[in-house]
Amino acid sequence: MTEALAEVARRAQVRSAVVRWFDEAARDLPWRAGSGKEPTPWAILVSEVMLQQTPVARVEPVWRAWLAQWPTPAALATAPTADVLRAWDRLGYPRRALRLQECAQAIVDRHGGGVPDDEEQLRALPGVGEYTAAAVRAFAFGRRSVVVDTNVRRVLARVVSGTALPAPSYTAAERALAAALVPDDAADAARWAAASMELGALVCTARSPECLGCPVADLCAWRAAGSPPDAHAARRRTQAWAGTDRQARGRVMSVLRGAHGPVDRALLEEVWAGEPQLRPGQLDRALSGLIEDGLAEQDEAGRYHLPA
DNA sequence: AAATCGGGGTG
DNA sequence: CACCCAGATTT
Repeated sequence: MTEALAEVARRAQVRSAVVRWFDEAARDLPWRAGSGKEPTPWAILVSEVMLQQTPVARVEPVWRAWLAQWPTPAALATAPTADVLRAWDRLGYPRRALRLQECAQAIVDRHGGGVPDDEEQLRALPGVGEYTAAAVRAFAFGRRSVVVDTNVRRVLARVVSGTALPAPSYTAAERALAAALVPDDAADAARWAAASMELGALVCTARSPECLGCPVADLCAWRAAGSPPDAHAARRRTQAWAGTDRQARGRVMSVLRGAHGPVDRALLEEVWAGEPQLRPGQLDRALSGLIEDGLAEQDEAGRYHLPA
């Protein structure tokens, strides 16, 4: 029993130390409350979708231009999809742009144009999963929620569990641990969410954590264990990029974005000829896949273009 | 649980 | 050149 109580006290210390650090060290990100102009819930939702697997630095300029052009769900809902995909530019995973527009349409249809604060309703929106729903509730509405992104997973893995990195896939045990750490008070919970993410992004980083500047270094189970290496290192292997179908799709999309009208297949074949790592067969797979996904269309003349 | 889906900055 | 980034969706 006393051991369990000691752990409870230790976790409370972790939370307060991280939040105090955050008060000093937080980045001034434009989608955060208190950074000048107050972001709307929609602006925050847009930032969360853009930040799915895409670093802050690359999102920021696109987010600004995006909200200047489409400040509300209603505005995005009626925009030409080709414009939406061009504005998405090279953030990657362009299906997210498609879903974000569908999300805007759903918000207009189901919620009168306002972002809902209910978890079920948020998760029912296209492109909104467990993380994004929790983040929007916390950051846009100040609601208590369990916000677990890649940063939080890593911070908890180190500080609490004592491992270098979390397991490759998100486990129920991790979710339970994260939930147990969330403060009872809603405002405290939202602050903890932002602070724990920020610690992972700035200090407790994947590559070379700066433990010297860490507010919880003396409470960290991983440090206490001597900072052992990642146990799953052998199983992690990033997908190759050069010559993959993924690169092929991306290349086609970049051509369609750059062309302000339908594109002849001959033009795409020229591009292919100029990039030896792309095999001829990949062009057809990329085109049919993109059409399948609603990211491209073909006109009567057989030319390709972004969806209207 | 595993596969798929971009793209670029960085050590 | 491998690794990582405020994940979601489908199989």
